[in-house]
Amino acid sequence: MNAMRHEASQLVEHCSIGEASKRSGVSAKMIRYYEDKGFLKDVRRTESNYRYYSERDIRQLRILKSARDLGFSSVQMRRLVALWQDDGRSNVEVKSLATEHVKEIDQRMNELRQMRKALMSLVDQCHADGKPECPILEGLQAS
Amino acid sequence: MNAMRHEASQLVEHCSIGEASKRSGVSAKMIRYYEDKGFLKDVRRTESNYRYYSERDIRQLRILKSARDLGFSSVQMRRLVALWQDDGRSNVEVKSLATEHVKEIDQRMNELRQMRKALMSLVDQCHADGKPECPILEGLQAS
DNA sequence: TGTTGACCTTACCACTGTGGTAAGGCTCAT
DNA sequence: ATGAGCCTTACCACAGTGGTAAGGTCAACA
Repeated sequence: MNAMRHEASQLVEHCSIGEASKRSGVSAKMIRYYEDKGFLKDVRRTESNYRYYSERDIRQLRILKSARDLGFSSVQMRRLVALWQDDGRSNVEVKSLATEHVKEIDQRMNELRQMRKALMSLVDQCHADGKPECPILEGLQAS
Repeated sequence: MNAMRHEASQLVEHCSIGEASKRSGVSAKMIRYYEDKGFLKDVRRTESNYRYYSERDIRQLRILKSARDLGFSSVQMRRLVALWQDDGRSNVEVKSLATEHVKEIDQRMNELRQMRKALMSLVDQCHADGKPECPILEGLQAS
C-alpha cells in the first residue's frame, strides 16, 4: 500500500492503520483502543486526520501483541512498554517483570489444578448409571 | 432475620435477598444479576416488591456459586442448573458436563504451560547484567 | 473529470461479571 | 414518629473485543 505517499517526504516510511494492523497482528480496532487507553502515545495524523504509524510504532504494537498473547496484564504491559521506550533501562527490571508474570502463570495453574482436583473428586463419585441421583449435583449444593 | 413474617404463613421459610446472599455466598448484586440473566427464574416478590427466596432457591444459588468457583462457563452453568431442576435427569449427562469442563481446564492449563515455556525461554536468554540490551524485549518484538 | 470501491474517521451498542453510587421505599424497634 | 437497616431501580465503571452507521478521503480507472 502506498498510503501516505501524498504526505511530505519524511513520512515515506509511515503507514496507515490498516497496514499497521496487518504488520503487527493487532486489529485496527485494538490499535485505536490502545491509543485511547494510553498505551500508544502521540499518534500522528495526516492533514486529513488519518492516523499514521512509524516503524517504531509497529514494533511497539508487536510488543503489545506478544505481551498480550503471553498473558501479561494491562498494568504489566504498560510497564513493559515504558521499559522498552527507555533507552536507559536495565535489563534487570525487564527480567524481573517477566519473572513476576511467570509466577502469576504458576499461580493460575495452581488454581486450575485445585479446581480440577475438586471437580474430579465429584466426578469420581458419580456412577453415571443413568439414574437421577448424582453426587456431583449433591456436592455442588454443599455449602 | 424475621423478614417476610408479615407475609402469609406459607412464606415462613422464605428469606430476603440479604439472607439469601449470606446463606449462599453469592452477593445480593450477583443474585439480581443471575435473575436478570435468566439463571434464576420466577423469583417471587412480596406485596411491597421485595424479592424472596425459598430453600430450593438457596440451594440453586449455592450450585451457581460452586460452579462459578470451579470455573464453569455461564453456558455450562445454565445446563447444570437445568439438569439440577430436571427430576428426570440422567447422572450420565451431569457427569459428561463435568468431564467436559475438566477437559477445558486441562486445555487452559496447556495454554498456560505454553505461555510459560515461551516466556521462560526469553527469560533464560536475559543476562540481567544491568545493561539496556535485553533479549526479552527483542523477543517480544519478533513478528 | 467523475465515479467507484476501499479505506479512514468518530460515535455509538453489545457482551460478562463485578463493583460502586444515588434516590427513594419499606420495616422494625425504640 | 423517627432512625437504622434493609430493600428497590437505575445508573457508571472496568477490560477487551466485536459490531454498526454515517460520513470523509483517496486512488484508480474510465
